[in-house]
Amino acid sequence: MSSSSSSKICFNPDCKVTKSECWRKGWRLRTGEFAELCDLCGSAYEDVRYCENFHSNAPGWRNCESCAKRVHCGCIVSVHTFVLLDAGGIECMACARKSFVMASNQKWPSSLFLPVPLPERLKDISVKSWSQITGSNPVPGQWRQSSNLWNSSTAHSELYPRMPYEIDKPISIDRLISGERPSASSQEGKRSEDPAPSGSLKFANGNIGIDAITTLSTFHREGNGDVKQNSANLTGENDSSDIRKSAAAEPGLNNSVPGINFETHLSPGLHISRKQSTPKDDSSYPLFGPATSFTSLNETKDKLRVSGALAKQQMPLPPLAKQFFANPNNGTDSSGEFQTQIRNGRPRGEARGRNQLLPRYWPRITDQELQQISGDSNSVITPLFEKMLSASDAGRIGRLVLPKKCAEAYFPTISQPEGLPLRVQDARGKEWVFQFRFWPNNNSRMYVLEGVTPCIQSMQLQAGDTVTFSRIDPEGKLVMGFRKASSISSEQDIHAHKTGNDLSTSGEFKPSEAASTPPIRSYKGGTESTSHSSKNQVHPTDQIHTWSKFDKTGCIPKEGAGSKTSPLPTKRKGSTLGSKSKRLRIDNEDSLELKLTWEEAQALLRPPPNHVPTIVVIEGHEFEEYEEAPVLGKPTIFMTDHAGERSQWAQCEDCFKWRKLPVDALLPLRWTCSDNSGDPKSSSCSSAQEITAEQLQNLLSPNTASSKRIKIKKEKGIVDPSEGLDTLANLAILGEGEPLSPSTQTTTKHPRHRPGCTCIVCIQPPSGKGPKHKQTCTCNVCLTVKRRFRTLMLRREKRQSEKEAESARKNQQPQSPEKLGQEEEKLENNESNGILSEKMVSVEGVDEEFIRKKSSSPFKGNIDLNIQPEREEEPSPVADSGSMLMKIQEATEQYLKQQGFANQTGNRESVINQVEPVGSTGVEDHNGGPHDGSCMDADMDHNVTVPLSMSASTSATG
DNA sequence: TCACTGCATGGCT
DNA sequence: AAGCCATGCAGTG
Repeated sequence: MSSSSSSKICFNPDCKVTKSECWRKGWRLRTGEFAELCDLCGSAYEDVRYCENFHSNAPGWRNCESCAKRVHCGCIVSVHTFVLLDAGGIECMACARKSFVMASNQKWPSSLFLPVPLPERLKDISVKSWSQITGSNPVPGQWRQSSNLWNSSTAHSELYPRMPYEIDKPISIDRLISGERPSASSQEGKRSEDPAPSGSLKFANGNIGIDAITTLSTFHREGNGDVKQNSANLTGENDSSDIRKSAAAEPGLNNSVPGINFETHLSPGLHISRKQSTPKDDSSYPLFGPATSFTSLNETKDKLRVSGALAKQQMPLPPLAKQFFANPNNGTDSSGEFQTQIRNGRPRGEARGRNQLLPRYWPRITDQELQQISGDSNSVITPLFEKMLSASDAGRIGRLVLPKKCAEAYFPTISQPEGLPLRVQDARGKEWVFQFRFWPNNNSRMYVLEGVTPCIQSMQLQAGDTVTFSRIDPEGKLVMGFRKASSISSEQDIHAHKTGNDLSTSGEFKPSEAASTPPIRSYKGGTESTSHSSKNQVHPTDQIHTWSKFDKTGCIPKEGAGSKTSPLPTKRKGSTLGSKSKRLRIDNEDSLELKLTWEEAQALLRPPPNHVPTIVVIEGHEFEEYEEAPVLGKPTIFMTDHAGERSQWAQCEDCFKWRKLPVDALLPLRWTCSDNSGDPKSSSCSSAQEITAEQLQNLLSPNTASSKRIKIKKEKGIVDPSEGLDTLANLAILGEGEPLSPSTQTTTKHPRHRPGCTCIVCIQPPSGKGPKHKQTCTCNVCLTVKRRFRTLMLRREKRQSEKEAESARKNQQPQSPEKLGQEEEKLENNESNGILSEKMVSVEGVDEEFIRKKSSSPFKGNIDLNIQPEREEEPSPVADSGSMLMKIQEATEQYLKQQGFANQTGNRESVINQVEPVGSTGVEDHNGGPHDGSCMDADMDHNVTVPLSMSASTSATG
């Protein structure tokens, strides 16, 4: 709740103090952040005195219809404090709470389940646009008050952004709801007696139906557990009748939810979820202003547009409230588990404490996506949740683990582990049927969708990509969309970027684009997809696809750019990219920084300044090795003119003009003309560019693909972490088995390499892939590899022995890892200070088997950036890979021991590491880390790991 | 031997 | 500390 900072300023414009003992979070801004208030203002806000204190003279004050208390209704702060009454007027939260009784008994549309078809009549349910509902209401933002029922009582959850429509931990709900919902698992035995079907449960879960939220209809539970609408719809003063009409027209609704057309309420839900993203400065009602869009739109498509415009901002959307599905067959359809579920409405999850979806499950769907889903219909899309695919999800097993709360909130209730077949429409309008089921798990449940493989493949999804679940109304269909984690070089991304979709969500529901972006993942011929499980077989339904071809394994063959885009095996990638990855705990955002291609990394790396390299000769080529980590520099272009004079060109970050620089200039990442002090005539962005467009074209064409891409990515802010890992891995991999024909390779892998350079770096294919070397290979590369491994091992052993000696000295207390790290640091420093001259130690037998061993190490090819962070002190561009160095060292040691090398090392003291730890020799870090981390599994065809340092490769003189 | 299924485990939130 | 959930793995066909 509070935080300390010296540079804060109270968000309250009437206060704006900069010093506060305690900073408090206020209301949520449209940016998703919270207004930061000084202690005083924050307290006022939390005590619902903010408006009283600061807006007393502002318009919008009204009196509670019940208690006559004066309530402000005219600002973002006040939206928490009142509800609108159907009959007009407002009610303060206290009163509203008193009159509030939870809704209940939501039924699922049978259309979701096989074999019950979607009743036509369902389609007759009118869907009122929010504008219709609220358009005449003079008070803006009326649809969001209901959340105040909970918000105000809980002073805003820290867990979730406090949007007015969101439901904080429903303390009051718990009280209000009769028939508290025990946990699912604990209720297994008494499901059938449970009087409160899913609707109420969901409500109790805090996944308050948008319906309830937006309309704030009040209900009372009748003796039979059903709920009746108790008071007027609060969303508008003249809309409830429409709703009722709709409901009345749908007899199926009457049994359980009299007078409530859930469908009708869903569309507001969508808009609610979008509304939050309204630009901050467009209204005096920042979040929920009169919503020009809202009040002016009468069609659902318009609503979608509205949503989209807001969605573009990529605000994390809060969990949409529990979606209430009208059950058109209620009371008439007695077939299938659906009815059973309805009758036996089992409690869904615990009502308290965990009643909201984790933010990572919040749907983030853009208008484009919504539009794609809705197509030309008047469907109303309600984003439900999303999930980043884990390796397991995207794997061949075909089981998509559903977040429990999501499953319980948005999917039909299931009482048996076998669950239900669930009809889901994909982004292209094709329908799939998954088995929605659960496994008992630790007195809980684990929900899964089974049989998703074909669908996931059809969407060309991988681990790390995100699937979104939405509901399309009035049909009540579940729609499964997707969002690619990355789509490098794809038009999708570019398009997404152009449309401001920073998260590259355009992968969703863009069949045409998908079709037009073959580089991402293209299908190859293969056997037609066949479901693995008869039980959970996916049945693309009739209209449904002839989905492309999958190979038998269910893996989408990758080729061309596709493989480049996703160089890692799905599983591995998933392991590293999954939101919950335990192997690589690195935020996507962080990992983005790693996203460089091999070439890009080459282009970016600069030898550390003021460091003299150690020259290593491999296959007749000299490489510079530096004791310090390389630095990340701005990618530049080297050019040799007709006179043979070399020059370096860089593009200003500000004006994008290209400037000529000395060949040896090292530029910071963000280099601008003003940094070009050495050349007064081009040290200003206003100066003309020295190079013509044509020249520039020539300059760029051969060698700047990476630069261009970098720029694109930079603009987009999107990079593919996997590619970065791959790149880093590739830095360490030299496939020498293949004839390293310089003529067939681009030979300017590094700006410091001359065209035609045949050094081991330049001849390395960017992919790092190449034929394997034989174990007995004695080429220089292999020898070097072996040598390096040998030194790795030696160093490790030396460390170990030193540690042992140290611990023997102080065998009083075991050393903490930090201590050990310090010791290692010391050692490394010593080593780097003096003993790095010994370079050549021959070790035999390190080969691909070693790599395999490494890859099967506990790290499983993933980068755990949390490992020994204290070791990563040097500001290295790839410092994060340091921990992996340790891993590789450990693995090396292990392997060598297994291979009997441990006893052959001898002469340890004389062979001091060429492999330096992070920060000591940036060089080696780049090798060990990523190699071990990301590519071992992915690039098993690399059999030779040449620990050529990154700086060596970047600074090799060729 | 392989694919699939269901459950168990344990890291992590 | 509870429990979610990613993943492993044994059992089965």
